[in-house]
Amino acid sequence: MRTLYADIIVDISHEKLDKTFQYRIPERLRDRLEPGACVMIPFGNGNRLIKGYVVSIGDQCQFDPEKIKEIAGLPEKETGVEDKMIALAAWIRRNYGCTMIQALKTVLPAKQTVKKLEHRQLVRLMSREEIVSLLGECERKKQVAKARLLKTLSEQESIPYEWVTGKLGVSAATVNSIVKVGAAKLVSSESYRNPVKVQAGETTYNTLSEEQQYIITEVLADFDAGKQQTYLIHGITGSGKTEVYMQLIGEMIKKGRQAIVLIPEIALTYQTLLRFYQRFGDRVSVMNSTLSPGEKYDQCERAKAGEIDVIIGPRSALFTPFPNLGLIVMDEEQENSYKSESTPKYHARETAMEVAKLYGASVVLGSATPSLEAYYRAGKGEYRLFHLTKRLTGGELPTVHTVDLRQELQEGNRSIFSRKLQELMTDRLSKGQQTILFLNRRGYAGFVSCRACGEVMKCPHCDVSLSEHKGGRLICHYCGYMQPMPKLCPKCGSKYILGFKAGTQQIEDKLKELYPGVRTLRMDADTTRTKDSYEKILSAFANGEADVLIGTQMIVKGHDFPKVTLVGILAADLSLNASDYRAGERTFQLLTQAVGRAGRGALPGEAVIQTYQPDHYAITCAAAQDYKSFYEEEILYRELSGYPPAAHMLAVQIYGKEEENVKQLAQRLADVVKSNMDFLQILGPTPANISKINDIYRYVFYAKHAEYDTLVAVKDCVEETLRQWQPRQLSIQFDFDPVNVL
DNA sequence: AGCACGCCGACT
DNA sequence: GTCGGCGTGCTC
Repeated sequence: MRTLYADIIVDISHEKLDKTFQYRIPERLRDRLEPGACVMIPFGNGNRLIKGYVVSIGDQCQFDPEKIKEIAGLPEKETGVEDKMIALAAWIRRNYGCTMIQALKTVLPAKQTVKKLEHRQLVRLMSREEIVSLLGECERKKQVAKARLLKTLSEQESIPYEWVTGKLGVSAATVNSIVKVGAAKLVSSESYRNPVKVQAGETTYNTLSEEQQYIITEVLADFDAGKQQTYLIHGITGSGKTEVYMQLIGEMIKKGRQAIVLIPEIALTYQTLLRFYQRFGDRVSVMNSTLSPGEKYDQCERAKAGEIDVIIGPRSALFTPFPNLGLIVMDEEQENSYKSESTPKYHARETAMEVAKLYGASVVLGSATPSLEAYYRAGKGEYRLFHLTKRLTGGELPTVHTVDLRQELQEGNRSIFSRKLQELMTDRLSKGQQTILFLNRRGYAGFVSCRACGEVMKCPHCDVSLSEHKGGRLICHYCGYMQPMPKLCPKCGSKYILGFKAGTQQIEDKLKELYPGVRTLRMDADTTRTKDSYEKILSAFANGEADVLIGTQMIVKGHDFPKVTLVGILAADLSLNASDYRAGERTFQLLTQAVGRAGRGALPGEAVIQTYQPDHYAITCAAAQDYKSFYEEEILYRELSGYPPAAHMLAVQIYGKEEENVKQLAQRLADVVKSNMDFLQILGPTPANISKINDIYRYVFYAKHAEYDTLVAVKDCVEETLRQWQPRQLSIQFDFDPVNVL
């Protein structure tokens, strides 16, 4: 039998040790170790025993065999939070396909970025006089480093550790000698920074509706009976989901458990935060992408130390190391940002369920327009479904008018605003009420094409169209490539080369032509470049500083504008034409949300949906605000064509610099999978949707099957094949139930 | 992070 | 020569 070796990551938080070390696996542990296992290993010159995690196992010895040591054994007892996170990393590795290191890094965040914060301090123990006398002694002995340190210590009570090693240039050895003498001690800093400062205001306990109360009672009853499961709350906008979350969280805290609240990246608004702060005070903390790594680390430490009970954040907040987690809330469950876009491409919904399983916690999903996945699972009894059907704020749902743009054109209206929309806008402007214009377009903003031959300007490094920016420059949004706007078409030489303009800028211009003096605000990727411009625009609009807000996707999320009584959706089917099986679902969700923006206050609202396909079910159902009918149509299509959630899909992406190599490897891998599992449906391989980024070619093939675990087996098969072939200069990524597919 | 090794000034 | 502090670099 051949000797096995394990790659182990050492459990010490330091940059220098952020790599793996290889150890021999002793006979007696042979069958008991797998990636993710925690082991004790002899480390360093003194062979002191430290904790490490197995990252991978193999029979190749990649190090001087003389020097390789043997794993000492397993740790005494499983220790707390850390082990749960390691188990989670192992689960992520298995189910989403990545290396153990990648999994560990997603799960144990900010481990190597400790250096920035005042983590440890050197605190003086003796009086100033004693220090000074010690200092004199050192000077006599010419102990310069020690003297430098003592001098500083005589001047101030404590020194941050980075000062000691950085500015003062004193090594750890010297610090230790001072500690040994008893002149000072090392103390871990206890002051954490709290990213948001709000005083807990008056606690307003809203009275709950019957529907709300029912959910809370049921979830808690299940929890107390030891039944921790997943719940889906389907609640229309304004039906009080947040209040349900808060009540549940409050009850969990009373039981000594903690809660994680997941929100889509973009929806982390000050308004939402404020509600939580007012309710739970400084027991709440926020995790978000604008926090520095140091601040993120602080949040984890605070959670571990039991100083907070609730954390609010995007999908990565799932990995907050609470000692006794009881509840995970996932608001706007259908949002795409819950799926990670980098390896491991995990989905927060499934991962939340796994986290909950590890802790014995409950999961509550909430949405006004649940994802097909969630509703499907609820239908199969995997989730328990609740409904919130009554709007608490403001009364009626808005009246919706659907306008057929083909007919509009036939009858001679060439404007981007239909006559109905113009009529209603004129009315709102005269009444001083506000309007939102929603442009439903994704991605392909402002591409430039030749009117004569149809050539589209593309990035020479990536397979995407360049977009036109101010000052006549063309920019690639993937790699940052930039070129001036060509004067002549590079293909046919025609001078009729123009940007295809359907951006918010154009709409604003047209609107100002139609209504001179109208006050407008624009919100899209261009106007929200800077950190808080998003908040600024929204609050300016909420304060009535403009009559019309024009924007893309981002304006339909979660903000309440009581004075908005009209929503215009300019081209509802733009997103319907995306060549993606989720196009219908996405369109329905966006339209439903957009329509829901109208009439949130006391005044009734109206919405106009302009479309070329007024009969498409995504549009008719959104107009009727009828989720159930939409779901039934859509799930039928998914079942017929074998798309998620009716079946599962795995995208295997192959990357490399040489197109031919990439293509061949993709083909060979697909063939291996096909011959090993002939019952599988394999699509491709084909060049990926965007077939080239930064001169790296990408090919992809898809495997489809009803059972998720079968696809995990496909992944394992591909990984195993790669281990045998060892292809150079090529890399592979897995994407389970991908969000963007052709 | 912690430990040894080797350099360099000071002192018997 | 030897002793001891102090920085440097390595840890499978």
